[in-house]
Amino acid sequence: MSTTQEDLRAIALSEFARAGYSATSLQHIAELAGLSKSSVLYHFASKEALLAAAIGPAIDDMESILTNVAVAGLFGDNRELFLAAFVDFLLKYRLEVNLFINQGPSLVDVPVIDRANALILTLANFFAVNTDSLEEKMRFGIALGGAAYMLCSVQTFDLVDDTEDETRVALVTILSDLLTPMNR
Amino acid sequence: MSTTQEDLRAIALSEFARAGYSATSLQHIAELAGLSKSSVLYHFASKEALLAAAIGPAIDDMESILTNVAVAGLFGDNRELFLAAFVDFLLKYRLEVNLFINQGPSLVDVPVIDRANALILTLANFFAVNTDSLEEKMRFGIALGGAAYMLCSVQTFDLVDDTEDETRVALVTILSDLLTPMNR
DNA sequence: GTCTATACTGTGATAGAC
DNA sequence: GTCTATCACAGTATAGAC
Repeated sequence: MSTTQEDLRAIALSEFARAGYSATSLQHIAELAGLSKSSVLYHFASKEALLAAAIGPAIDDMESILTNVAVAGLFGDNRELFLAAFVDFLLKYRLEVNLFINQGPSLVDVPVIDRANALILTLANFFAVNTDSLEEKMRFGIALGGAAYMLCSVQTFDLVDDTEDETRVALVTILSDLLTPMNR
Repeated sequence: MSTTQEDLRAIALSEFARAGYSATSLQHIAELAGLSKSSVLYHFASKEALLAAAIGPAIDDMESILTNVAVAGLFGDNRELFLAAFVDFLLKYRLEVNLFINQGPSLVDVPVIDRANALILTLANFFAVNTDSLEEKMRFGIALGGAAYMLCSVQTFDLVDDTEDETRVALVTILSDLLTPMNR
């Protein structure tokens, strides 16, 4: 069964990611849900609360992934485990990641987005701390940012449907390649 | 000398990229320029016209880069030339690229954005045509998308200031690495 | 070329009936 | 839990004075 709350959350997530948070009106969300604006605001106190509900679960999961990294580190087998978890995360939360990477910077003052930004900073530091080389840092940025961007945001290469397993494997391979020079 | 038009274009570009097109009001742009809303609309007939003026030059340049690719191809030295031009493009039009990659999909109905989307599709096809391998395609996507994303959109790794030359060299190296397997 | 004043629409949000 | 009615406000855009 799907509750009205869950429906609204899904609709809002989809529209926020597709058209943008500020370009999506409560009116439009209400229409898609077959409700009135007021009914939407009964379930979620504000538009911001709807945004928080939309991306909250993804942020929670990312937080637990990074907690693992903080405990286990990023070397050897642990890096492979992290990459697998990271790729799974991207595939599971495509809309949320899309919303965040595209609109995160412009939604700085929203609390739930700030949490996410802090997590990204944490992740960046895990990698940056291991090298002083500009090229290495850029390699990490391109790898993780590029993977997230291509997988969650770009429809140009429509690689993803039907071949999710293949996508997953290929992505882990590429990221592993890109990040391996760290140990040279 | 800087004309009022140029000022407005620069302010609009910066705000559209930072806060988002739909989140940026003409009122705000007018305030930053020290003008009234109406004066802004005297120089640019509409908000959309301002957007078109903001990213138009970048689109023109990208178009000429891709025309070169169409003529010269992407193999051997030509690929190096393309990568150098691409990286220079990203560095020159950081705000425009930021605006486009983050908000392009949500501004589909705006004519000037459609032109840009068509160009990206062209670029994707240049690479996609050379391989059937999913992994290869993803490699290209991550390389070009990741480079654009990291360089123009991410402030997390603040690699860019003061070291633009180093950034340029490192970026070409990484992209060359990532795209080389095409010839294996 | 810039302004004030205005028109019109749409926004997020609240109050209160059912 | 959903609705209608309403609010206060911000949005783009136009008209016309200077």
